[in-house]
Amino acid sequence: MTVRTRFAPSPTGYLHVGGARTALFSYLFARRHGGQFVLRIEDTDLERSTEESVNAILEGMTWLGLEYDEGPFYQTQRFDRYNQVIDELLDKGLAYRCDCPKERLEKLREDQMARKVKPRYDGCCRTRQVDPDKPHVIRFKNPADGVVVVDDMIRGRMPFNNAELDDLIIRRSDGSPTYNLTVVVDDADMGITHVIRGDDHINNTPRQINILRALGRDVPQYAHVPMILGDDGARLSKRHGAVGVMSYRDQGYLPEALLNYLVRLGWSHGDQEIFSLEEMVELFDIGAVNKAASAFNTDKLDWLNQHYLHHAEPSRIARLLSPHMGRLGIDPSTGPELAEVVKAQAARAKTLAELAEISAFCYQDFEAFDETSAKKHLRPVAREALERLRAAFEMMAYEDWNPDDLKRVVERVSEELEVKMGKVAQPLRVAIVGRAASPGIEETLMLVGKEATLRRIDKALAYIAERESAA
RNA sequence: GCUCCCUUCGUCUAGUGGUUAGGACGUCGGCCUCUCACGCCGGUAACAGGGGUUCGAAUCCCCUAGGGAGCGCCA
Repeated sequence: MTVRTRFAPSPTGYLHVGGARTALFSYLFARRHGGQFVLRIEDTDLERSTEESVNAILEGMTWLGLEYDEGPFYQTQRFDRYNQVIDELLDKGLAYRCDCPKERLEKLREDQMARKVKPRYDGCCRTRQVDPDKPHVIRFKNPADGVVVVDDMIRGRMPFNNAELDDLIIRRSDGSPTYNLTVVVDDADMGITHVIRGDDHINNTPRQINILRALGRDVPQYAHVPMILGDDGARLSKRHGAVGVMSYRDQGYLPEALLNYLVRLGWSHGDQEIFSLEEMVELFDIGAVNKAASAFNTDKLDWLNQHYLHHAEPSRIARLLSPHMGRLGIDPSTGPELAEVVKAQAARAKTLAELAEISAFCYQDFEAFDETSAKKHLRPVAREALERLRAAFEMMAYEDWNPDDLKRVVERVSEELEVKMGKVAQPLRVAIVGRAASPGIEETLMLVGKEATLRRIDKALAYIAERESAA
């Protein structure tokens, strides 16, 4: 039997990290076992489902690179099938019509709460003959006694007493099918062998198994993965900032970093932290997934993102960096090759956005010197060094503007002045970058270029002169 | 309220009866060094609590506490 898994989001918002991880686990499980991964859009809630959400989910899946073999299937296109199944259940006496008014249900619920018992439908209409032409819903006739066992790949055996379960509605009064019916029909029809989903569905599972049995269909294997919490340990929500997968892209995270972060949330393989998608496919084991919820930790995501930024192909990072440069009003074609900038800077940034910020100096003059850096390095004692550097740089031909020669110039000046490299390189760095942090001084000079270097040294010299006269 | 699920450093986790309870992020200290990063080395820090079972429990059982989910004509 070929393994078939599915990811079945409801399009009522963007693809959030919790959903993305569930999708990843489903994807990995299918790939691991040489099976197929299906995408199904559960859009039966006509009120809340939107096309934008569908697109956002599709976009998120594509960005993450979670390719599905079939779908997207839309439940709204399968209403005939659901109705066929419901009618079948009705004919076989496994479901029944119910016209209990809302008021009665509410009162029932209140009474039960008052009596401290679990609120549930009392099966009032099971034995009544409800007029099919009057408004009504269809309820599934859940077995009254016995035990349903959910054998979960992550949690093990979870027995539920049927007595705890009530007769749930499978068709609304407007004729539309409900969730618990549609998942079951779809999973069965689509040949889903392993249902991997959030653990908020645990309580639905026994009911779904009962429907499956009533239908005479195979019960899939289940795996309920724990939730993802926010940094503060509370349930992930809008107030935790970015929860939508696409907002991570916008902030400059790499999909492989997010995927790597997500796979380690709840799952591990010994002490290994870095996993390529290929390795995940090879090593993933759904049975090894943790049972407890885990908190989303942006610091660790940042670390992974920096790692991937650092080790990825510079040309690819350059391509991804380009729009972030654009946001800063920079056209990368007006300066050094972006890939060269990436090579020099990638280890220094946690995100593409940060990479763009710290690289802006390669393309445009900065507004002002960073105050602390200037105070520390652009002092009168540095004037001599900057003047010598300027003179030396000015004399260099454009063809000689290379790392080795540039480094030699800086070294020579420090030797002439009999001071340490730092006394020369730091003022120079602040002069041409605007602040005290940048790649190696010769690399930095390469990126800035001769013209801007001279221009900015002049600016630094003017700054020092101003300080001197003010003193 | 009822049913179900969960509980190892701040965070992600390893651990399946015998370990100095390991790794990673963060944090702190150091090395490297022209700066910042990267990298490397080292420190800090955990078995929720209480009972059992056992020669021996993070590991097995029970209780308590805490957290979460579900109890919809939402999915």
